[in-house]
Amino acid sequence: MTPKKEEKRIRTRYAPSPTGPLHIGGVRTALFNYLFAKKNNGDFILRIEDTDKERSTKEYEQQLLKALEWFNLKWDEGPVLSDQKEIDFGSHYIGECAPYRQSERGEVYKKYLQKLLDENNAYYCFCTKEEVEAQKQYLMSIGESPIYLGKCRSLTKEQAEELKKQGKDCVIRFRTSENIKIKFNDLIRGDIEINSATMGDFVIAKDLDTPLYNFTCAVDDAEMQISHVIRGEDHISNTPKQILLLKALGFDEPKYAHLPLILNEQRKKLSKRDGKTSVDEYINGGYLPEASINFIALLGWNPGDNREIFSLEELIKEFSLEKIQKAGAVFNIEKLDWINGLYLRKKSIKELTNLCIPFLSDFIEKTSIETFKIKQTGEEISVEWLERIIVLYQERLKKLSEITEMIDLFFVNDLNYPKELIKWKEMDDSQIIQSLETSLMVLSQIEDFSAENIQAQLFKEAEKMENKGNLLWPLRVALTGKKNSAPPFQIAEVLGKEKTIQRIKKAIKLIEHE
RNA sequence: GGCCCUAUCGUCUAACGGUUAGGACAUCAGAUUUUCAAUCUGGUAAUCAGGGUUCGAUUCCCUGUAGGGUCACCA
Repeated sequence: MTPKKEEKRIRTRYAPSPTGPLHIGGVRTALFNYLFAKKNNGDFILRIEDTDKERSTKEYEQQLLKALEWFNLKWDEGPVLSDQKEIDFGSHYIGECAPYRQSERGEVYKKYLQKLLDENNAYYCFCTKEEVEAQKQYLMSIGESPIYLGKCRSLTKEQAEELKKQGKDCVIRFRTSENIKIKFNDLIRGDIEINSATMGDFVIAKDLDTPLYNFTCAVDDAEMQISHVIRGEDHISNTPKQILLLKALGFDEPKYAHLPLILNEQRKKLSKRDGKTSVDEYINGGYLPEASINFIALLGWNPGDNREIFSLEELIKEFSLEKIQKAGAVFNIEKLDWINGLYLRKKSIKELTNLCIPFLSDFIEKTSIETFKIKQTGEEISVEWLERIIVLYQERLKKLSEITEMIDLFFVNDLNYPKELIKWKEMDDSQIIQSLETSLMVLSQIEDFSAENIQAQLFKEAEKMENKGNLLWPLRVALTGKKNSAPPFQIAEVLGKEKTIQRIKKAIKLIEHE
């Protein structure tokens, strides 16, 4: 029996730093890592890169994990999200490479940092920030790569110890070999080659207890046995540094895939401060997670044919790195609105109603599992009644948040609308009053107050007129106070006979008193 | 400025040397409708420029141009 050589297990990671609200670019990076891992029966790891203690917060971390959860991107390893949807900030993790917060991995980094120092691959540098900055400015001014020139690289260990004893500030730099070519094969872009001369000796830690990004990232990718590093294009320039670090530490390098950036309207990299694209906007704005995921997947990836609508499962099935775009993609919300509307229309009315309820909190409050109270009128209403309203607006909805102003008319005592709105085309006041009186007469006589019957009865009258709108438009406005709405018959049915008549009378008064 | 990456309709993209350069969103027009939406039909709209290679370039190569990224004791 010859042991089959096992393919290396696919392991991807999303490694955000909790220093701001999660934005769309981060979600896409997470999504592609997730899809690639799942497609290959691999593991998707979530690692929190919170080495910057000043800028990282627990709040952002919590927000981040909750957002991933909302998008249904489940990680196989990483911090635990308990049933209460609260993050466990103790030392509870799933996975064998715990801890998954860099702030808790100090010992690991210290060990490797010491190794680099011992083997002379890293050294203490006592240059001041100002010195280094001035040097860079000078190099740039003469058209060269702004790098650290290596003033302290030949300091002996004894000299370094002596300076440290004197209390001089220092950092730890990696000793980059001069003038070597660092090559790597990017799964999306092909071969990329960078000369070490353009990098210089970069800082890897402030001190043994305070390692910095490139170092921690390289160490963790190795320690956590990440097979594929899939991240934004803005990390291309970090890649050769991390490769050098990995080599010096004796690790194999993972495969790299650098995603094109998601751009804002100005064609610039989406920034964490760009509030319009933060994930909160999605949740609060009434976008569905599955619609958002569908949309985000299409930003820089396509299935190779004309299909555009995909569930997460379908995306896993179809996903491949080869179909990823090389150029950046402008984030354009109109298409998301379209996709979201599509998903909204596919929802069952029960689901849709549940999704809408949070957006109606100004008007109604829950009184039991199945009932609500209208705040303004004090009336008790049932979920079924809400469903009857919402179904009228299902195909008009692009985002859940729009429901609020579409159906407020059902929850208020008085409608506020300008008199002019009632006027249909060339009608004058007396014609409007006549129109409304006709509606009033017809509706008062109706016993069976169903939309079908209301429509049938009203149409009998409407057809006598030169234009149905002469009857129906003033009625619509009287009932809704809006120029756009569901058909007035349906509105009347849900409103009920009494309120319907009341509203028509009010409209007549409005015209008369002007 | 150095280094790196990129370049097809307004936007997201398809066409792995040969197509009337396809689709979707948006937009415009029409149908339907009392309005809006939804739906259906149709239209406008793109290969950054210049050189090569080739019988033939959106596609390969070079140069230019434009855009982006990065050059932190941030990640």
